[in-house]
Amino acid sequence: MGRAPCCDENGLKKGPWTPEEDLKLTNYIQIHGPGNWRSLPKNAGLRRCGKSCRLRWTNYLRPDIKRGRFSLEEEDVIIQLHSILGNKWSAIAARLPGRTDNEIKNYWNTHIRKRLLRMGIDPVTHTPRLDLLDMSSILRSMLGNPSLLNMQGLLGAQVLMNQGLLKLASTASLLSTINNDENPNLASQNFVHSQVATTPPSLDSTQFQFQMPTNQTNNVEVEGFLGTVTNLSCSSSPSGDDKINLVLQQKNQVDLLGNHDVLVHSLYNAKNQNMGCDSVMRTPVSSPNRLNSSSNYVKSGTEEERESFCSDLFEFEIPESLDFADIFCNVPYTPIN
DNA sequence: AACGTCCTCAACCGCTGTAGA
DNA sequence: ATCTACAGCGGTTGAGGACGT
Repeated sequence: MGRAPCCDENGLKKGPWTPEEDLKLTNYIQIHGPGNWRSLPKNAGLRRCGKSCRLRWTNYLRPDIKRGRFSLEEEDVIIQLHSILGNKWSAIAARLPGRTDNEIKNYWNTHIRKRLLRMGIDPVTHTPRLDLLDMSSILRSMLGNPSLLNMQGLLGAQVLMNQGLLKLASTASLLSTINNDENPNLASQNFVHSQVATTPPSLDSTQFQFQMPTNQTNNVEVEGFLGTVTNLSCSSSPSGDDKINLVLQQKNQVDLLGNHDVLVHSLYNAKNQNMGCDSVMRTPVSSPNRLNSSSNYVKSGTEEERESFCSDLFEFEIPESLDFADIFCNVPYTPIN
């Protein structure tokens, strides 16, 4: 006998709940408590299926539900937990008192996901999008100072490394380029070192796993990045709960999105210091509210400001004279040993 | 004011996991 | 071991409000 759909009975109402229905449901649950959803609507005098009643209660009528906009704090937690748990909305909701999985899911899909996309961050992997970032950084590195980046090594590494590391490497190379183009004394290179090196190994070990033979681990030749590669590849892999706890504990120190934001911050500072990356960034500098001075995060007063800044960041121009075929087709592949 | 488009979010749908018979 | 009922989960939908023309 197959399972009968819970809502196919005649006369059962669907759609938005009326205040009267809410009242009936609330009154019934206050007296009898939640549960036994199958029989609840009949006993409560509701022409709804049990599933609809349960959803209405858990997502809307429950007294401990917190309504209203998500705070920045909550938003941070959602992003960090999502980077670990993925679309496990109920698990995320369990760590956000007063918020329902449905609410978090909606907020993710309508706000956070879009913002991450505009920032050039893949909302699934929580890493910079290769299609937006890597090309700009690689090209910039090559155009600005071809000797800076060992392209042959990088292309060789691309075969061996997963995308996440390559993205970080390209980001590092971009910063190195900015740094070396006009002001080699500034500390962006070290900054990248410290930021990557201090990334908690707990965040998501899968993002940093190499697919390379063990004897090649130390030979990713991206200037300013070499030293930290080994650290990441050797990181331990805590259990899921340990990861969550670690991330929450370290929330105010360094987090995954924070790293992206810090990178953005660094790029923004570099821009303000006339470090010669105009073709990479056309970020307007007039807004006094671009960065919160007390935070590493690019979290200015309004969502719009945050989004516009981050979307501007990845605008770049490709010189017409650049011949992609020449660059990418004539580089012989040599495995790194 | 009227219309069209976009955005938000409550609610639904379909599936999975699990307990109990 | 199998079947059934039920709760819960994640994905999707669509009504209605906001906004732009």
